[in-house]
Amino acid sequence: MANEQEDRRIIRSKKLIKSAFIELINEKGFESLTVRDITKKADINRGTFYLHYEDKYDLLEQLENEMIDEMNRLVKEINPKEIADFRMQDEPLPFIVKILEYIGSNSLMKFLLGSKGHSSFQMKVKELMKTNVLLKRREEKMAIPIDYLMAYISSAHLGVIQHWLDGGQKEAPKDIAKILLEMSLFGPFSSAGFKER
Amino acid sequence: MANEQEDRRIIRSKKLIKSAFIELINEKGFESLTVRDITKKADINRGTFYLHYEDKYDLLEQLENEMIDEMNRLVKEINPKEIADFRMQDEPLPFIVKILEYIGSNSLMKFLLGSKGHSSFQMKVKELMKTNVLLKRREEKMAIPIDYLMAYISSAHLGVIQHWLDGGQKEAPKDIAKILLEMSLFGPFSSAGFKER
DNA sequence: TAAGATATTGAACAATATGTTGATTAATAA
DNA sequence: TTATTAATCAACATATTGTTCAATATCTTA
Repeated sequence: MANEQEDRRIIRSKKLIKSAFIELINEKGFESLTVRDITKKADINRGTFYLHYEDKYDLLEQLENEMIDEMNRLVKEINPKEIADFRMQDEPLPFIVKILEYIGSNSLMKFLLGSKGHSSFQMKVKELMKTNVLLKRREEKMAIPIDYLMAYISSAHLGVIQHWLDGGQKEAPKDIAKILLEMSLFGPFSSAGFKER
Repeated sequence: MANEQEDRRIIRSKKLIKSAFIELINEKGFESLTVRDITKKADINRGTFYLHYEDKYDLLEQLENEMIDEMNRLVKEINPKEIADFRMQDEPLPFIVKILEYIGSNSLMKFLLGSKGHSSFQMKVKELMKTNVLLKRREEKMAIPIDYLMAYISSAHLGVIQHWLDGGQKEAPKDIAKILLEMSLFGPFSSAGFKER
């Protein structure tokens, strides 16, 4: 009976490929990296690579999607109590903390979010942040289009994360989350004068 | 006597190469683009390309630097009166308007800032924005590190620009500048509680 | 545990891009 | 006009890519 479960050899090969890829991307970057490099480092036949991936772009995309999935999973399993604590004041946004911890512990994420990283992946991360930012209310002046507001916030947050990474993660995720929260409270997202479009 | 002025043939070749490159990058993207493609489109010998550029990465970088220089030039020639008008209220930040107009009229810029664009170029643009954002004062709560503040602002602005481009430049540069200004006024950058580091 | 299924290997292949060279031709500058 | 130098053309070695084949190794499951 055909099983969804993959053959152990496949799992092994993919794991070796991914590990080699992650090691190499931090050494050579993505562009100059070849399939030969990867399979040589992984110590497998080059043909095996093409058995599982179309090319290096396909491999990168699969890894990116796995990381996005993992981040979504992390966010979903946040304890409701944590969110309550946050709303009760002074606790950093638990969503941001989880994301920061994950990013900081994942070298591929760090590379892709960096200045030599991957634009389209950065977009995916921004998208993820957009759907998870908590908006607060306020009554205010001009009606800012909600989509521009979200673009503003998510980019700002990603920018702070990049700056944090560039500086070598000197601060704890919690401290960064506090900074983001602080800026949010005085920022436009604390507004309620939104304009739906 | 050796003149700094370049031979007209060199100027012509470089111009043909750049034009071909800009046309092609919007069709095929940067990665799949080859030197052959470029010289074929430019209708010059492939060897001529290597006479002026190391490879396609070198070409891209030179174009990027030229655009950054041009933006700096645009910003520098802003009339002092315009800035005064801005401070007098209700005029959008002239700096932002100039930048947006330039971006909107330059297809290479639009590509590089887009989701399939070039991370490191986006960093350069952020850097440019950092050095030109006008900070306003306020007295407030927590001391936010100035570098994080700048990272926050410049990324937010770039994110708004990207969103504007993604939407097909429906709004005029002036309107986007107004949105940015509005968000700034209620944002963290209207603060003065900075912490130098 | 044995048998059948299937993933991996190694070698070879054509096709393509790269970066360089040398001789020739054409355009430019003074 | 003439000396300089850029552009061209052809050719080259080198490297990567993506594919195929038969042989081998490993896994699944009955």
